[in-house]
Amino acid sequence: MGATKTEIFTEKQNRLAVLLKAIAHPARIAILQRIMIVDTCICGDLVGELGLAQATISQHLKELKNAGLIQGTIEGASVCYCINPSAWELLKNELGGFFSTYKGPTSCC
Amino acid sequence: MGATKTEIFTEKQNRLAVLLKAIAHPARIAILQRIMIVDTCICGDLVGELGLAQATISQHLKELKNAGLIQGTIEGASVCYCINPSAWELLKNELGGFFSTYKGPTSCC
DNA sequence: GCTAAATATCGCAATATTGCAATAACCCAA
DNA sequence: TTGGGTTATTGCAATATTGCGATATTTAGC
Repeated sequence: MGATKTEIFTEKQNRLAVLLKAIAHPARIAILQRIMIVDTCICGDLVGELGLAQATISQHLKELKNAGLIQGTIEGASVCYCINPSAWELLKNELGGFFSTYKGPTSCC
Repeated sequence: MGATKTEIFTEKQNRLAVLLKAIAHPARIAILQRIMIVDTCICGDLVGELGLAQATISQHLKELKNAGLIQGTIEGASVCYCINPSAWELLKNELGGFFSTYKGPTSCC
């Protein structure tokens, strides 16, 4: 006990939960926003822009990469991170389906 | 150390992270889906349908309620839970804005 | 080779989350 | 008011997450 019981839920539910958990942190939200806005790829400029240590930023980037949401290509001494278009589209669509399941308020509440 | 440094980020980033964290668990995804599909409100039927203990379900419902995503009204001996329309709309819109910041793949990656 | 700069990884401490049994609180009916 | 059903809370153990200093690793340039 203490770990999520993934075996109880569907593949789809678990996958969506993993992707959402990757986004559900203000630092990772900020990182993703930065990557999206600066349409040319950025590297470790994040360390200067957010107020977090280099090791912490690197770990957040790793988690985003593990979730498949971003990809990094080595660019000389630094690494260039950017959005993974297919994963981004996938999450966007899954979320769209999830939210559109709700058909407005019902009578009882 | 060990706690999220919320003071570094904007109000908006923190709020979005809190809402996403509330959804980023397969059990809570399943609960929300159930509440949305059964358009008449359900109560503790969840305990029978998901394979989790009653205490665990109650706690997940509490977290969703704390995040403001659902609301519960007492209906005799049981409690009727349903989506909070305004919070749902708010999260949907914030997420829409977040995802639409991405303008497609760039040249470098 | 060596050095400097950029990232990644390791190891640790602090905190948060998950899940459940046990128990409490609550409501309705008889 | 007593009993049975429903939900909430408490207390605990197991695990996960967050953040950072220290240390590797990698690369470019010399």
